[in-house]
Amino acid sequence: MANSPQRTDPRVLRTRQFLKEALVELMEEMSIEKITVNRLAQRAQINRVTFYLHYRDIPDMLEKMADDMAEEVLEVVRDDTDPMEAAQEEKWPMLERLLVHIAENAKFYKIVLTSRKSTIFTDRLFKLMADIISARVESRVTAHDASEVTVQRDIAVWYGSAALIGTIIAWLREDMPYTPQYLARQITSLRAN
Amino acid sequence: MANSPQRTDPRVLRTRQFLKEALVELMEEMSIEKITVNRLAQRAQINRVTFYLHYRDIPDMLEKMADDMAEEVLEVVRDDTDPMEAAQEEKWPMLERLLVHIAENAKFYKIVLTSRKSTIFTDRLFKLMADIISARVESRVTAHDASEVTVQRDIAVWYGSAALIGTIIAWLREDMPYTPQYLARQITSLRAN
DNA sequence: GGACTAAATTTACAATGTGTCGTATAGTTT
DNA sequence: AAACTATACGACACATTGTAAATTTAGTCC
Repeated sequence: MANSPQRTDPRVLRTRQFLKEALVELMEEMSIEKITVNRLAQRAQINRVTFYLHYRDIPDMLEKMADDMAEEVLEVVRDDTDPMEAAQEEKWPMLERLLVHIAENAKFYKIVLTSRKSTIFTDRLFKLMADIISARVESRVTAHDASEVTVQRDIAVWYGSAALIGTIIAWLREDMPYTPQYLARQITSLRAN
Repeated sequence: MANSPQRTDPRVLRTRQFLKEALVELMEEMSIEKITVNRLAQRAQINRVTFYLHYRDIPDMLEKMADDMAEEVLEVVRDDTDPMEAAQEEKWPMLERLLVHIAENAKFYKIVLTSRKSTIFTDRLFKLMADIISARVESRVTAHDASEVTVQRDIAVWYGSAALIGTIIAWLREDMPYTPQYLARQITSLRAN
């Protein structure tokens, strides 16, 4: 959970742990705008004032939790093999490690990644696109004339990372109907272009 | 802007229009959790109590605005040509129409789609993935052995729609460095698998 | 174990926000 | 012009926020 080396006092760790657990609990029960410092402190069994000793406000706390998450993911994902070699295997083991890690902590990831805040607009668009793409995939006749347009690097990166994260989120929303291994293989073959 | 047929009173329309404009303005200036009914009414030049005559609270208002947006997008995107034929053209004109529409209303879409709420976690993951994919794309040696794994339909839909929306959001965040037409071509060639 | 230090609690307070009353005023419809 | 209805206004009880003491509790260090 990534503590600065100076932060050794068990009271601090305990309090923050309580707060984090309480926040995740509340995020499961209600949308984030309904979560108040009052409720949070009450659920965490700590005094309301104590909260302010650790975080400026709830958005600040969310940010720090996201930092911790990113640190952990980076640890899991950190590749020992260098990218040149990795690219040549079709397996992409990193992806599988990532999905396994998320599956192991599915409760946490599902809550924080699918929490309804103001992803409203994005969500709506996502649903629209899903319908449309679904219809398109349906009627695909493999019209491959391979015009081979050169693809802008940054566009490919936008496309690939959005696809990856969106797929993971959708997978979590559906309570992981596939194994991480299977999903990793599927994604790999989708992004084979 | 989607008014129920019964809603003809110009006062109602005016008030709602003021509220919507004020909300978008405030979303541009501050993160959503800082927007209060007080501030909103003040900015919209209406009485605070009047707000409650139209919406239950701010999340409710956001939801209704998202409904309106979805309706508009659907209008723009609605395809006259049937999907069977459309799939055979490599153009996918719908995508270009969508991007043009978004570009025309870029101010609105940029604000509502990139507003920092609690997309914190998703955003962090997005950045991580972008780095990783970037590195991978960098060192790609076109290791195509075309193992041709069958792809689950729903996974492909998740993947495709997330990629599309994420790309659009990233494009907006960067203030649209490419024309809608160019981006549409790029995306089409990316999702050519 | 005892002294020192840091964290947490407790109580209090002003400021702001929420949601809901009547009632008055203005604009709309027929 | 009369009937209708949305909006404005003032007021209310209540919750939340952020901060500031003073005090208690718990952990650290020797």
